[in-house]
Amino acid sequence: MAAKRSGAPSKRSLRTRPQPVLEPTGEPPLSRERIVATAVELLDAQGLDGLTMRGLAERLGSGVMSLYWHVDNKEDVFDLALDSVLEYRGPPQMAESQDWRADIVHMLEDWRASMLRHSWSASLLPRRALGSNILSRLELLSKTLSKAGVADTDLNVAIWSLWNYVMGATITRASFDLSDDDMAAAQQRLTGERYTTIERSRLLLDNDWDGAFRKGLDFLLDGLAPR
Amino acid sequence: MAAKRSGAPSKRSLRTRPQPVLEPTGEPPLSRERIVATAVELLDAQGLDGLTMRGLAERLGSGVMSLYWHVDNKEDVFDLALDSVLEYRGPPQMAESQDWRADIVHMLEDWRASMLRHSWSASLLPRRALGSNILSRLELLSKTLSKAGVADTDLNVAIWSLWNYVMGATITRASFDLSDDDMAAAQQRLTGERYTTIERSRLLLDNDWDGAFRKGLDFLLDGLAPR
DNA sequence: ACCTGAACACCGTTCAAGT
DNA sequence: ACCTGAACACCGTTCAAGT
Repeated sequence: MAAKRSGAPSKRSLRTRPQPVLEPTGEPPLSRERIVATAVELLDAQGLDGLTMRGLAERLGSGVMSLYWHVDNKEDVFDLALDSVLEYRGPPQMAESQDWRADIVHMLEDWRASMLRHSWSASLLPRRALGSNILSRLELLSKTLSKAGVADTDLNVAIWSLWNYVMGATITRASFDLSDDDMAAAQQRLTGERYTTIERSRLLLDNDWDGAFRKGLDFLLDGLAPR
Repeated sequence: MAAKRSGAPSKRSLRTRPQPVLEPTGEPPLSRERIVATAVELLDAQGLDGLTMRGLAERLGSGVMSLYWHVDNKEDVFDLALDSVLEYRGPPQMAESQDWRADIVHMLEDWRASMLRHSWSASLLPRRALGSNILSRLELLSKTLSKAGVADTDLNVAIWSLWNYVMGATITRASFDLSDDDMAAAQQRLTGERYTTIERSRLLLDNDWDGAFRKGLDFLLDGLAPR
């Protein structure tokens, strides 16, 4: 699945070389790491559309085209920023755990929380190649589901179901979150006879996102691996 | 939830007026409807990034700025194109149905199919205001879940869980679908010792998307409304 | 090995004007 | 009521060049 980025090596040599003398007063030299870190800052502050190569260069105190020596193009910046945000340290004492279900819930809530910390990341993830950090998360999820008793033949379906649920929930939350006022306005517009049921249940005003995520996840896990 | 677009009336008068004489040989006059229909064509052909106001105008045989009399801005075009693609006619004989679960599956599969017919639409939906067609779908879903025995207190959680699942599945499918070759390449890269489990289960090569969607949906429905 | 500015081919939208 | 072109303030990236 996915993988828009080929494995082709970048122009940059992969070997390290003797550091040139640092000027202690000026900006540190450009590097892939600095570019990625700054891109994440910019994305956090301005959103997906707010990241421009020109803006990024300005923030780094360099010329625009200098970036292109460290990075293939803007898509490359997106890929690197995305993967950098998806690192996972794992649950406290994974190895000895016996409560597989709690482990799974922990993993998925951490995954969701990581993406919500960077609201642009969720909607980017399905569009890009799967980086190593997200693959590690899927690998761990897979191992844990297996231990939890999900049959091998159901494993891929289980993983993709959880993926779908987490991604849908997180993309939605990160997108809708932008304006509570608008949610109220939308709920307002439901008044009348066309949307009686969802008006009565106050569907668009229900803003316990964390609780709803957890409850829906429990329902799904009940279906996947009945206790 | 959502609603970036205010209810403010557009510049365009809402009343109809006597038709000017049509030139049978030339293009029909510009109209909101023509603009939206052409935008959908363009989006289908070129994707989200492929829609430009200039390209749209050219395809309509008009000047770029002529569009702005019928439409507020580019975001408006997205909103209108999105809603136009989400119409729902309803299941064959909804009124007399007794099989609520089958009705729900039908509704959600139709929703997904509508979005997959226009691969740009799924990723756009969570980012935009909820239009009348998607609200109608949610209203019908809500009514049906109620009849299926979902408690009122669980109703919103059930709706959002299904929303999350459908949106996650459809966005993912529409995005990953772009290249089967790349999926194979990604699976290839799993070789080694880091991703043993998902490599063995061939997670990234499992391309029975329709079947996986249906199976996962069944699991979720089992959790939501046990038979 | 690393960085740069000029230039190209694009964008969405404002504005003042035409019919 | 409807349409228009010129202009503005942007984009990402190629290229040929600098150190």
